[in-house]
Amino acid sequence: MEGEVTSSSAGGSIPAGPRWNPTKEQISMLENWYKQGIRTPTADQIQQITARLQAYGHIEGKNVFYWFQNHKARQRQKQKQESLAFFTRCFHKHPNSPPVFPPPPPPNGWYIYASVSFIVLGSISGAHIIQHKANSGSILPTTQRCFSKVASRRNQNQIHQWRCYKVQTANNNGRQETLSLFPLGPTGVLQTRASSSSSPTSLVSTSAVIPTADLSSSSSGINGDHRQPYFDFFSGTGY
Amino acid sequence: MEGEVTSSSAGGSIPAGPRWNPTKEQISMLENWYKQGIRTPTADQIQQITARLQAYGHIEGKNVFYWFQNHKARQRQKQKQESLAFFTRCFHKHPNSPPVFPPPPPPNGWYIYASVSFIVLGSISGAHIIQHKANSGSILPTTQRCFSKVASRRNQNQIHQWRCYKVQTANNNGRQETLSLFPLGPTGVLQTRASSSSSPTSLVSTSAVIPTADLSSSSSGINGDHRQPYFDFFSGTGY
DNA sequence: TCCGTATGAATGAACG
DNA sequence: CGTTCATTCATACGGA
Repeated sequence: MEGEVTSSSAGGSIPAGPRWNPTKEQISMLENWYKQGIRTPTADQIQQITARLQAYGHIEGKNVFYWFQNHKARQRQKQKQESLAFFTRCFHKHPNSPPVFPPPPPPNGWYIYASVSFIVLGSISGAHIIQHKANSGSILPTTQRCFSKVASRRNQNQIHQWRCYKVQTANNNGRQETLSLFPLGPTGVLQTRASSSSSPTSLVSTSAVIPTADLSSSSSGINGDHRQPYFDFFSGTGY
Repeated sequence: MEGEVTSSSAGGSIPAGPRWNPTKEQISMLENWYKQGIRTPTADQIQQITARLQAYGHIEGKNVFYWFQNHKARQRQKQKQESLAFFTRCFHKHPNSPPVFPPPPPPNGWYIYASVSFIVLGSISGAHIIQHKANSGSILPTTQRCFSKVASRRNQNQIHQWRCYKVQTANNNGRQETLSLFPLGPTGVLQTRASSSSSPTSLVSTSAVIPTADLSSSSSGINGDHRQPYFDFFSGTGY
């Protein structure tokens, strides 16, 4: 009853076009709207948009719906990858390339390199915090990272969030203190609905946030010229 | 402490079965039940259903639960889109195709083109009413339709409903009286539970209804060629 | 012609 | 219950 979509079989009259194939103009306009901040258009918006796009070729509401759905999701996932790659790079000893972070001027204490990720155009997602123990003059790739996925209690395996742990290195006993979750607030860019993102326990402001722009840009030119600043949450200084 | 749940740390992985992948038979049977009128099965029903479906493959109660939830929701949403599209189309100036409604032979007054939509397979949804100002001309089915979008207060921009206003025509001054909301009743097809849809004040019969069939068909085939100018219901302008 | 990637479509699973 | 997210399936497309 429902899956008429593929009705290939007998007909032959192509009841339902195989699949929408957006024209250049349509994509262009869609991206435009997306840039304007539209993420999950309401039924009306979908109609409006659909109507406008029909001027450039056949298109239905569902196409618009799916487009935004997919675009947002993929944007998000791309972002995730980028930031992940970013961090990976940060804490990876690249044989040939210099560390992303400047050779930390570390005395002896904890340094926290924090960077926000997933600031997906106005909606929060989360932040990552990575920690490193400074040892002597340089960062140890012997990372003391501390990521830990945390499944929300509600249902079996719900959404995960990253929890950061403080990890002792050198002279410690392996004890770890939990650092609070570190979520972000919306960037406010055309953000209509304040991102729901459950209010976390202790919320660290986004003050020290490294804007998405930097992250994303870093993705392409990461290695070259970009120097990502870091921010020390404790001392309140960065560089 | 808590993150352990999903990650079975030690041994194998298989944190949580990937996700239920319904077999053809299961889907078929579920759709069948759905067609029988089942929408939100009770705990018992879910068990019964689950039990039966287990004969065709692994399945849990929650799967059944989710299935109905999703199916119903998507059915409804699809319907919404279609009808919305329908109306949008109605008031679109089709370059090549005649308007759905007879060429508004507008005199000067308000014309109301009313049509019910969402008769979704036995469940109500609402009615649409569209409004047009007549300028000069002849008539239309004496009807004076008038549309007015009504966004439910619940959430910012949730579902909208159309409110119908009684509109004077010919010898009127353009005055309008509000007509009560115009919801529909279930078509009665295997309808188990009278559609919840808030009990409206005065219920107008579906007499003038345009069958769902028409609506859906319109989505793909209504206009041979596609090219539809956009119409802004609010500003009253299109392009 | 085969393959990898981009992306349209669908849908299970949840969230608020 | 409506909305949103994460995955997955399927197909269009471009390069080799």
